[in-house]
Amino acid sequence: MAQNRFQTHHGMKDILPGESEKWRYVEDIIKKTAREFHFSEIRTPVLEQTELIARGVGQLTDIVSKEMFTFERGEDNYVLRPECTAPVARAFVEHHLDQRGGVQKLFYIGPMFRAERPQKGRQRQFHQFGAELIGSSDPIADVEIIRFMMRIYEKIGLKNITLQLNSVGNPESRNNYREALQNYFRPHLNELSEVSQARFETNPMRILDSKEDEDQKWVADAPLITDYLSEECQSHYAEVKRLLNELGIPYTENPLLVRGLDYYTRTAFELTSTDLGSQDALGGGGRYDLLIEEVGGKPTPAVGFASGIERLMIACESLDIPLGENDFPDVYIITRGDKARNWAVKAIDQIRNTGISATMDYSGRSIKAQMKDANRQEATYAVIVGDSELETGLFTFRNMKESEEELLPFEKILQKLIHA
RNA sequence: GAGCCCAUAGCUCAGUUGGUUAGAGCGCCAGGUUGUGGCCCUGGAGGCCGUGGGUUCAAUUCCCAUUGGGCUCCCCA
Repeated sequence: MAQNRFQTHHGMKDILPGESEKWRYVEDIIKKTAREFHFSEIRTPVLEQTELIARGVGQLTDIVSKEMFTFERGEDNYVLRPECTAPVARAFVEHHLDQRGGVQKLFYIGPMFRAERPQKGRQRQFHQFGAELIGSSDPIADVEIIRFMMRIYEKIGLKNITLQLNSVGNPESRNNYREALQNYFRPHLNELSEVSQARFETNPMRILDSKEDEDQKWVADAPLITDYLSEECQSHYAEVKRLLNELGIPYTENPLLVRGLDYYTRTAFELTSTDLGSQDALGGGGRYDLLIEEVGGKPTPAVGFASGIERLMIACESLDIPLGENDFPDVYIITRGDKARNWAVKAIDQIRNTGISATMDYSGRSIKAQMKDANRQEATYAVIVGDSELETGLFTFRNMKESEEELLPFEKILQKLIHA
């Protein structure tokens, strides 16, 4: 197209009418479900201090090491948030939410930013909803988070989803495991992929979720975290599974599930779908008992999840699951002449004040053109106003679907609309 | 960071042994119906054929580069 046209940045999309209705529908379900689970909304800024994300998410993660949008201004470092758990943890500490007593149950919806190569199911600005339950180490909290997440997908009507579950243990369990992994991989070190070799020292657990073929044969027989969990971690994990069983929430244990963020402890889970293509994760989460302390708070256990809205929509689309309905006006007011337009400008408010949606022509076009417009917008009713209507006080009230119309006083029309 | 594919009207796409005014369907606007939509008919607007360069008498068509888009690997939402 023309060369100097402005356009969105790479990997960022406009959500236009036709699409935006779906977003509203999905967001309504999320907010409604949050009320049912009694989670309160938290809205944090899109910009955070770079150091918060680096510390919270972890220096060695892909997100921090290569995917952050950052910039400086004066003395300050800014980053477009790549995820929302660290920001929520920051807000929790900054505003002393622990002083409000009990646990904090928070949910959020909003844009996140990662500087990756866009592809199907991956954009540079994407949208997540998620929840954090801060202040409890009880397995019930883990399960509460999982079922909150699952309940939303259930309401949307999404099938073909799998909940994968694992426990990555506490630091003690993980240190033991880390050692065992290094001992296991050390003899094969130069047979591993380049990435895995790099991770051998820094984070050997990440070797486990490598998809490189040369790694797979060694990963297959690697020691499992499950065998290195401390007693407390084991019983915590067992209780999470017991509760899920009791609630009839199906899951698949995956001892190789590690997740790419550093803050997870104990419970880790991921929700995948076969209807997504190569980016198959709908959402994921887990327990992060050390994060609050890491960002400057008192030691506080917490658990949460995050889900991608775009991916949810892609999965729904490939399953032909409708996401809400189009937004049609109830009434379209058609006018002829300046007096009629003047009348309509006032009358339309009376209609709207009853909660009925109403629109009209804004460019003084012919009745025919206005009818076409009403039809195109799929208005349920049309009210036609001209000089004769203004004189008699009887207005043409047309049912667009039935193609029937009658002459009625405006009050009567209002009544009909309200009871339609 | 690496690989593959694509680029003509608002949308979906035709369009070569390179040839003069670049097409269709849908959509949009208007008329047929001077106060009435959906069907039908007629007309109209809308493209420097992504950009730059090269080959040629001649390039939307061939070559190169570049930009943008899509998909894939890695990893994640």
